[in-house]
Amino acid sequence: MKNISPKLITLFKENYCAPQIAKIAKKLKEPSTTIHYNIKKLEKQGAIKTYKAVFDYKKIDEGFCTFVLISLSPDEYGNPEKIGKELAKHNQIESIDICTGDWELILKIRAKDQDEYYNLIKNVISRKGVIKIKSLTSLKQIKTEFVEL
Amino acid sequence: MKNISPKLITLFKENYCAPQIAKIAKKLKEPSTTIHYNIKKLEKQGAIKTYKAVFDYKKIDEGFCTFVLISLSPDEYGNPEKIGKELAKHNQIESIDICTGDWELILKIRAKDQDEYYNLIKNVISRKGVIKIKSLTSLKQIKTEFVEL
DNA sequence: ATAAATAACTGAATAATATTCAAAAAATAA
DNA sequence: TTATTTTTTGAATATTATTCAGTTATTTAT
Repeated sequence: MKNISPKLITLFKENYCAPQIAKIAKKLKEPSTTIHYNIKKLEKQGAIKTYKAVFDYKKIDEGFCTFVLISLSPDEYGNPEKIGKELAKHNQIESIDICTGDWELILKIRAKDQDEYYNLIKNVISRKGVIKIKSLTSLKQIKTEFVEL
Repeated sequence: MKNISPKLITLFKENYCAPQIAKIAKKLKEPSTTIHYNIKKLEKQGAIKTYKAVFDYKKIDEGFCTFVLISLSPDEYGNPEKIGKELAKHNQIESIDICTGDWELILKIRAKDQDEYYNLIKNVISRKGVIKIKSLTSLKQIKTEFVEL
């Protein structure tokens, strides 16, 4: 057994998908070459970043989902991007936003379980510059990435 | 001019994409039929929900991104799913989670600008059962949907 | 208003890719 | 061990994406 599924999941998280031009052409009742032309235009403009898969995360061992609100210390306050970009490297972090309001950073994290989540908080999130953390664990996901579950 | 782009964006937000089997086969150095088989298995299991595009949202007139934290009144408290599912209908709402902690619901919203966002809050989010709302506007998105921007 | 230049659209031909099928190999259950 | 199910795979076929060249539409410049 080659156990290809985990590799596929890794690839599909951000890539290795493509538009279905023929299906779109049928749906919109336009020539497929016209659809092709318009899609390429969106890609060249950078409006489309990539094509990817959306998962039922419970079924791929990423069922523990949490929002993490972070306050930064005054010395890191002016440079949240640096911390954000370092955190972005971790593949358990779905999204990172620099925000207004009571917290400078909002993360959405997908871990296997509470243990994995705890390790991430301990080893990655809690670091120099992070002075306050508030966690909101998702009990049920109704919609993700514009997709209803 | 047929103005096909907005239609493409709508379709790509949740659908009309497909895996690139040949590319994956090359990358993983496996026969494409084996890749095909394994992908179909993930789809049948429901592990893969769909294939979609990820956008540079500023470039598709959805540059105003906000997290909305919602508290529910005691009478709606026991049934956040009902409200959540109604909200899910709106295509400006990227994600909806039912959470533990100080807020029962967390929404991620993508609107064109502050005006459109305000109308959404006024007409859709503020409703019977919602007693407290806290908004955190994203100033900069470092990572979305597992994709670094 | 007209001409020139650019952008958008499209059919036909080709290249690339996904899918089906049947057979073999591997893993699992009895 | 044997039987059953799952996974892998090559060859053939069906489907789809891409290229290209010509047309039409739109925008810009005169």
